[in-house]
Amino acid sequence: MKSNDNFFAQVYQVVRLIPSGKVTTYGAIASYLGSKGSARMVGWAMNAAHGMKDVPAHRVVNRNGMLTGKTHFASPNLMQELLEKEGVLVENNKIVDFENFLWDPAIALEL
DNA sequence: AGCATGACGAACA
DNA sequence: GTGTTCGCCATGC
Repeated sequence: MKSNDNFFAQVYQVVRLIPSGKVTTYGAIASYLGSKGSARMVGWAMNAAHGMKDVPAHRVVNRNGMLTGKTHFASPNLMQELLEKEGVLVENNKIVDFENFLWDPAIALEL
Protein backbone atom coordinates (compact mmCIF):
# COMPACT_ATOMS: atom_id res chain seq x y z
CA MET A 1 0.00 0.00 0.00
CA LYS A 2 2.10 2.81 -1.17
CA SER A 3 -0.80 5.19 -1.49
CA ASN A 4 -2.39 6.92 1.44
CA ASP A 5 -4.10 4.40 3.61
CA ASN A 6 -5.59 7.41 5.27
CA PHE A 7 -8.42 7.75 2.82
CA PHE A 8 -9.11 4.04 2.90
CA ALA A 9 -8.73 3.96 6.68
CA GLN A 10 -11.29 6.69 7.03
CA VAL A 11 -13.72 4.84 4.81
CA TYR A 12 -13.23 1.67 6.83
CA GLN A 13 -13.78 3.50 10.07
CA VAL A 14 -16.95 5.17 8.91
CA VAL A 15 -18.32 1.92 7.54
CA ARG A 16 -17.47 0.20 10.80
CA LEU A 17 -19.45 2.84 12.66
CA ILE A 18 -22.58 2.07 10.70
CA PRO A 19 -25.08 0.70 13.22
CA SER A 20 -26.75 -2.60 12.56
CA GLY A 21 -29.93 -2.29 10.57
CA LYS A 22 -28.69 0.89 8.94
CA VAL A 23 -27.10 1.66 5.60
CA THR A 24 -25.24 4.51 3.97
CA THR A 25 -24.21 5.60 0.52
CA TYR A 26 -20.87 5.96 -1.22
CA GLY A 27 -21.55 9.60 -1.90
CA ALA A 28 -22.38 10.27 1.75
CA ILE A 29 -19.11 8.75 2.88
CA ALA A 30 -17.14 10.52 0.17
CA SER A 31 -18.78 13.78 1.09
CA TYR A 32 -18.08 13.26 4.77
CA LEU A 33 -14.44 12.53 4.04
CA GLY A 34 -14.20 15.66 1.99
CA SER A 35 -13.70 13.82 -1.29
CA LYS A 36 -17.24 14.64 -2.22
CA GLY A 37 -18.01 13.83 -5.79
CA SER A 38 -15.58 10.97 -5.82
CA ALA A 39 -17.97 8.30 -4.71
CA ARG A 40 -16.00 5.98 -6.97
CA MET A 41 -13.07 6.18 -4.61
CA VAL A 42 -15.28 4.99 -1.79
CA GLY A 43 -16.31 2.05 -3.90
CA TRP A 44 -12.68 1.50 -4.67
CA ALA A 45 -11.87 1.54 -0.98
CA MET A 46 -14.63 -0.96 -0.42
CA ASN A 47 -13.04 -3.20 -2.95
CA ALA A 48 -9.84 -3.10 -0.94
CA ALA A 49 -11.90 -3.33 2.23
CA HIS A 50 -13.02 -6.69 1.01
CA GLY A 51 -10.11 -8.14 2.94
CA MET A 52 -11.23 -6.28 6.03
CA LYS A 53 -13.73 -8.49 7.75
CA ASP A 54 -14.49 -5.65 10.15
CA VAL A 55 -15.82 -3.62 7.29
CA PRO A 56 -19.51 -4.36 6.72
CA ALA A 57 -19.53 -3.28 3.11
CA HIS A 58 -22.98 -4.79 2.75
CA ARG A 59 -24.26 -1.76 4.63
CA VAL A 60 -22.98 0.51 1.93
CA VAL A 61 -25.11 0.99 -1.14
CA ASN A 62 -25.37 3.50 -3.94
CA ARG A 63 -27.44 6.66 -3.84
CA ASN A 64 -30.40 4.81 -5.22
CA GLY A 65 -30.36 2.35 -2.33
CA MET A 66 -29.58 -0.39 -4.77
CA LEU A 67 -27.18 -3.22 -3.88
CA THR A 68 -24.90 -2.49 -6.78
CA GLY A 69 -21.86 -3.96 -5.05
CA LYS A 70 -23.43 -7.27 -4.22
CA THR A 71 -21.75 -8.75 -7.25
CA HIS A 72 -18.38 -8.20 -5.63
CA PHE A 73 -19.17 -10.09 -2.48
CA ALA A 74 -18.22 -13.67 -1.80
CA SER A 75 -21.70 -14.48 -3.04
CA PRO A 76 -24.15 -12.13 -4.75
CA ASN A 77 -26.86 -13.20 -2.36
CA LEU A 78 -24.69 -12.68 0.71
CA MET A 79 -25.17 -8.93 0.81
CA GLN A 80 -28.95 -9.04 0.72
CA GLU A 81 -28.95 -11.89 3.18
CA LEU A 82 -26.88 -9.97 5.69
CA LEU A 83 -29.01 -6.87 5.33
CA GLU A 84 -32.24 -8.75 5.82
CA LYS A 85 -30.70 -10.47 8.81
CA GLU A 86 -30.06 -7.06 10.32
CA GLY A 87 -33.62 -5.97 9.72
CA VAL A 88 -33.15 -4.22 6.39
CA LEU A 89 -35.70 -5.34 3.86
CA VAL A 90 -34.36 -5.76 0.36
CA GLU A 91 -36.47 -6.19 -2.73
CA ASN A 92 -35.17 -6.63 -6.25
CA ASN A 93 -31.60 -5.77 -5.19
CA LYS A 94 -32.90 -2.56 -3.70
CA ILE A 95 -33.46 -1.55 -0.07
CA VAL A 96 -37.10 -1.08 0.85
CA ASP A 97 -37.78 2.27 2.46
CA PHE A 98 -34.15 3.11 1.91
CA GLU A 99 -34.43 6.62 3.33
CA ASN A 100 -35.67 5.20 6.59
CA PHE A 101 -32.60 2.98 6.94
CA LEU A 102 -30.19 5.59 5.68
CA TRP A 103 -27.37 6.42 8.08
CA ASP A 104 -25.45 9.49 7.02
CA PRO A 105 -22.04 9.93 8.71
CA ALA A 106 -22.21 13.68 8.17
CA ILE A 107 -25.36 13.68 10.29
CA ALA A 108 -24.71 10.82 12.69
CA LEU A 109 -21.18 11.99 13.43
CA GLU A 110 -22.21 15.60 12.99
CA LEU A 111 -18.79 17.09 12.42
C1' DA B 1 2.62 9.48 -20.49
C1' DG B 2 -1.78 7.94 -22.29
C1' DC B 3 -5.81 4.87 -22.43
C1' DA B 4 -9.18 1.90 -20.18
C1' DT B 5 -11.79 0.62 -16.13
C1' DG B 6 -14.45 0.97 -11.73
C1' DA B 7 -18.99 -1.49 -5.51
C1' DC B 8 -20.97 6.25 -8.09
C1' DG B 9 -23.45 10.63 -8.95
C1' DA B 10 -25.34 14.21 -11.23
C1' DA B 11 -26.59 16.46 -15.43
C1' DC B 12 -28.55 16.22 -19.88
C1' DA B 13 -31.35 14.45 -24.02
C1' DG C 1 -39.25 8.50 -16.29
C1' DT C 2 -35.54 6.18 -18.99
C1' DG C 3 -31.20 6.21 -21.48
C1' DT C 4 -26.84 8.26 -22.29
C1' DT C 5 -22.74 11.16 -21.23
C1' DC C 6 -19.50 13.52 -18.39
C1' DG C 7 -17.04 14.22 -14.17
C1' DC C 8 -14.58 12.32 -10.00
C1' DC C 9 -9.91 10.23 -8.46
C1' DA C 10 -7.08 6.24 -8.30
C1' DT C 11 -5.33 1.84 -10.19
C1' DG C 12 -3.75 -1.22 -14.00
C1' DC C 13 -1.76 -2.06 -18.53
